[in-house]
Amino acid sequence: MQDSFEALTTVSLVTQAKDRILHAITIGELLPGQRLVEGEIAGRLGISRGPVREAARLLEQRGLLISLARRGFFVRKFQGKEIEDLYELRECIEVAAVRAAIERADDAGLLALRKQHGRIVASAQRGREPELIEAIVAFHRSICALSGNGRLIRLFDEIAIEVRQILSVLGVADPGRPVEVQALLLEALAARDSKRAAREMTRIVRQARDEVMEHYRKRHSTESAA
Amino acid sequence: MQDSFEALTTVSLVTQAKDRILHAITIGELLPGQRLVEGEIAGRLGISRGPVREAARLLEQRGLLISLARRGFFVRKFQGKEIEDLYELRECIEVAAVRAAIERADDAGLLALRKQHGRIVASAQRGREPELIEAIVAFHRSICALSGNGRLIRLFDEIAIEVRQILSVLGVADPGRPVEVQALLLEALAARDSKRAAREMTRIVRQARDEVMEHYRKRHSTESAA
DNA sequence: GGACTGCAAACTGTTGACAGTCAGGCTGTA
DNA sequence: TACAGCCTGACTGTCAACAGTTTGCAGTCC
Repeated sequence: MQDSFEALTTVSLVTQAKDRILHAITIGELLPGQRLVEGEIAGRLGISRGPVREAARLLEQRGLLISLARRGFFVRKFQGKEIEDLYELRECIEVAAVRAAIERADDAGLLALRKQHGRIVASAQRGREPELIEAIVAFHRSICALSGNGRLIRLFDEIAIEVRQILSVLGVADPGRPVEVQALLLEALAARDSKRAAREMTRIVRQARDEVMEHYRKRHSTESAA
Repeated sequence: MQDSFEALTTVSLVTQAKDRILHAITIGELLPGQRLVEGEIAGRLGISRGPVREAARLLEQRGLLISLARRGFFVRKFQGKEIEDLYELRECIEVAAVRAAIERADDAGLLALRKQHGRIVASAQRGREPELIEAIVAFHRSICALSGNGRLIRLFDEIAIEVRQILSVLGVADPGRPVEVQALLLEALAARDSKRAAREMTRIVRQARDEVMEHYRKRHSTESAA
């Protein structure tokens, strides 16, 4: 049932530019350290530099770009320490989210998680990596959403973008053996066992971190040798 | 020892404009719901609208401003739920920080906290409210800093700005009886008792939240009556 | 008197232009 | 050949202007 007169929307050029740049960063088309030439991007998008600059400023505040005076915007490079910090933050957010979810979510919400998990399993079986990653992210995001705390969700989304960027740059295809470990988390959630769920979540995030860090170290050692 | 030739810095107009707007929001000069007229601010700062817009975008990403299409930027209004969400986030950040600090910080770092706490006590005795709030924020920030996680610090800073804004708008002068409760936290930190410190931190944040929420409800009931 | 239309001022979204800065190649010199 | 200085093209930071939209107000009709 479409409302013939539902509100018109126009997406501002700033928003569109932001989404495009974000996408390019997420999929690794723009690599860490790479310079963003305002004029070139504006030209490719068919707009002027103003909106591009504003979009870049948004991403600067998110920490995805850094701006060097009179030299413009660059895609942020991350070092091992920053990846670890990010995962520590993620752990603290997601553990809080899972606790809150157990405390506040209704059964329907928890049931919906089962569906999400099914999608993870299906993607894993089909062996389609990008789909798998998206399914995992969606699963974790749903947990945050069940916390009912909009702030946690927003923060999770920011973190997820950075995680995806890191995975794509490092070429990590399979972050953790998710099917089994997330099944344990799911069980704890269904049982509304807060302590166990928190423990499982901690384990998941740390395992993901360790795996990513291993990739990072491997990559880093070969690069510094080259 | 000043280096005669330390690097020159020029603060971009964007940064300066951002700081000014931020300050105005923090001290409550710009009130929630108020519109930001680009031209007016640009005129007062003696610059053009471009940098003002970029500064506003930065603050939009932080959640302090919201932009409505073709209507410009407005200072965000917060509702009770959002305040509670914010404090829940703050709790989860600061508890993680205090745990990490105990795990990683050296004795010198923990000792420095004692000094910070002294400043809180002094401010409280002198009865200077804004100074007291700043001292408390500084104390909590130091704990985040001791976690060694840059991510947590950045996030704390963002949260602190919003907390200050809320306190100033609601006219909350004395968030918690800080001298005593923070002394307990300090003790637990000195003893490197992670569990106790986490418990005390939780208590502090929740108490602050409850107090702020009470102010909010009082304010809200009188306003809706008026 | 109340609701609706039409108008004018104010403001945003976007653009194009200009001045100043940066980076790299080139030239001349020792 | 090595190096210092110059020069040029490219790019950023900032501004002023224009088109289109919103908002408040005056006028008009029922």
